[in-house]
Amino acid sequence: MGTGQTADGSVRTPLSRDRILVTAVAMADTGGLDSLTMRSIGHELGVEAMSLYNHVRDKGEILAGIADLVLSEFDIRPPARDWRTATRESAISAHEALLRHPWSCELILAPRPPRILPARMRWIESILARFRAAGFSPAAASRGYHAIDSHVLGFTLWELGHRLPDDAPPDFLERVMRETDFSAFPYLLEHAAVHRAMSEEPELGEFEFGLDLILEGLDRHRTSQ
Amino acid sequence: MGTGQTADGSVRTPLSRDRILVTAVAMADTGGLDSLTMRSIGHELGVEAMSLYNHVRDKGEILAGIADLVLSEFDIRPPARDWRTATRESAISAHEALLRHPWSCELILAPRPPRILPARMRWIESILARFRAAGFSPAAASRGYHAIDSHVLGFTLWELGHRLPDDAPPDFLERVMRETDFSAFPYLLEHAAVHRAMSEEPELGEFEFGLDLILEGLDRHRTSQ
DNA sequence: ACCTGAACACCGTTCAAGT
DNA sequence: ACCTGAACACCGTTCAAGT
Repeated sequence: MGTGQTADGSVRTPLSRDRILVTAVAMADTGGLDSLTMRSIGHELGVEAMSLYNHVRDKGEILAGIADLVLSEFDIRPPARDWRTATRESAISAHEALLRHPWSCELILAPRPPRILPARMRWIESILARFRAAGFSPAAASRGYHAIDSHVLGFTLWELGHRLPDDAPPDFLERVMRETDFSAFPYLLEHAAVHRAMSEEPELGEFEFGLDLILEGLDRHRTSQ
Repeated sequence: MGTGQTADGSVRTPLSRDRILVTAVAMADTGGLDSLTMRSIGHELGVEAMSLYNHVRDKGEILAGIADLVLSEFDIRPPARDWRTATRESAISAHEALLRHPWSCELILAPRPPRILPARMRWIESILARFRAAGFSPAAASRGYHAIDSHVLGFTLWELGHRLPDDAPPDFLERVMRETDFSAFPYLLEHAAVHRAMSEEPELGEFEFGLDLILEGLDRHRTSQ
């Protein structure tokens, strides 16, 4: 250690902002945001926590950086048939990227402190540009962006909150269903049954359902100022 | 201290789970979630941090408790004209409650670890019951609940993320606009102009706009299974 | 220029000891 | 039964010291 070599004698790859961020993304993917500490990131890189401060200002910059990495996975240039198809495909690619990194929605939606993320700007610009090119007024394009962006980020976070954690025991759901008193909640019980039935024969995703409601609505309101 | 009296000699109100939660809500309202530490909550109550553990299992129970307090502010029994009006009013009351406690969306949407909140069950049940009473199939009611609930929580969190923090300097927005290079983002610049124009003559809220898109969509899909 | 040991001011939580 | 002092195992971060 401190000799430029790792314990096994191999030459150590020099630390860099990029290596820190890529490592942090991988760690968050497997262990969640809580597993990211300056010490644990350093350890993963074979380095002490304090070395990280030579490449990033503070932990907040790492969190902003990995959020931006996920945002840069959004497909902002889908085959640009009509605006509706293009927007739909773009939103779906964003949804998939967010699901690949389940910790990222929270970071993008509730950044502390707020930061301007370059990949986020490019994504928003692409949505606005598509609406404007399709003839939407500036105000209509703005509302369209709000609706699409909030659905992509908000619905995905909502969806993830209803997922079972990866480390949940296999009988977790059954136990909750058995231990919860549903006598005052008949429709909640029915709702659970719907979910069980759906998981056997998966149909149109819920994300797409909401997305299509928005797209239909935007199409209908497109002309009316 | 430790004598059952506060420093000024007045008799101290005994600690209780309720007092802890109500105090924590007030603290989060003024200082945000980050201002909630076991020590700071204890201090606010004139007690040491360790005393809290006589009334709650851990900090997670406090966070779940204050989230449930906010959820219990949702109006689940609005005047029940038709389903669409009732759902709309109920969603708007939920939106307002979440805005009163800007820290709460995050807690409800991304709970760590996930917990079953009683007030959340009551709220979901009320949505489902209303859809079913209006003739929605179980599957359609489930999808309706997903769309409404994810919009209420997801959009509000999204909206709050675009709000300026209360402690932002008055020229914050101007400085960001001046320092950011918009040359590659013409439509983002136009979007900012739309926002400026809108803040002068406020119109229909963005939350209601998305809500109405969903309600219209649900109405249209109501019959189709 | 980059990395580190030691230290600081915090966290949540436990537990034996007090009343 | 309820509260507390002291302690433990953590955090993020700073800084002088090393190479």
